[in-house]
Amino acid sequence: MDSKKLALYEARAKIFKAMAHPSRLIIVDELSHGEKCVCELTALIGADVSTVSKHLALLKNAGIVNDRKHGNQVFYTLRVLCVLNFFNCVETVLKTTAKEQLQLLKKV
Amino acid sequence: MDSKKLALYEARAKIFKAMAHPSRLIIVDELSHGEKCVCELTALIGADVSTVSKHLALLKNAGIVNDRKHGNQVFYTLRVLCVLNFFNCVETVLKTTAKEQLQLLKKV
DNA sequence: TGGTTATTTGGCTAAATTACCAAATACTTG
DNA sequence: CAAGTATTTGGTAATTTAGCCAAATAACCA
Repeated sequence: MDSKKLALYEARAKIFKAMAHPSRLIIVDELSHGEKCVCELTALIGADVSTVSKHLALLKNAGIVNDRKHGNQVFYTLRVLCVLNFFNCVETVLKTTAKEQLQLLKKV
Repeated sequence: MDSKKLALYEARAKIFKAMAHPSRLIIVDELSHGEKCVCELTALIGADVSTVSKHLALLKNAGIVNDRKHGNQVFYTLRVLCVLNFFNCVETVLKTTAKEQLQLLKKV
């Protein structure tokens, strides 16, 4: 594994890392319905504004969202829509596990 | 955000977390070519066997890989193939960022 | 300008993650 | 059974992440 390839995997991992938190997944999900300001997302998540702001900064740094300042407020949008496809597969993983556990229980 | 919904987002986040490490992405990528034993994956990654074993345990716990013991060795396979689709979108994010930076440089 | 609202940043603490080594386990083979 | 190989598990130290509060910025409005 040369360092060039490793760097590529690190860049990829950074994007997964950005998605790897419940609050940030809630944000991505919410932004799929359109642009939202920090205040709306904060209300939805129910954490401190500063915490939500840091989650947003992280998503932005990973290239997943864009921000736009309008007067007092900052509005965030999804920058790359395909991240929404992630959810389908994640659901598949969860369902596969659930089915497997059901099978195990049937054998009891 | 009720606790039921939050639990779902946490379950999803767990899967992203499992993918959020370069070594684990290398593993997933390698397993797309078929079953591999711990020793092969360890050689590929170049970390301590115990470290790789823990990465594999984490992937298994997230429901992304399966393991199968054969004699002395343990072979791992992808359990849910759609995780490979993740890579396409991750590439899109990286390319979008690269293009944007190119645009910024052109303006200089 | 002075006060108010929205957002970000800095600082700190607690919790989670990662890596390695050493030891335990499991299986094979002589 | 003893020795050897493959893998997992336990323990520990270093690093990263997450959350909150307080303070700094930025933009609005009276």
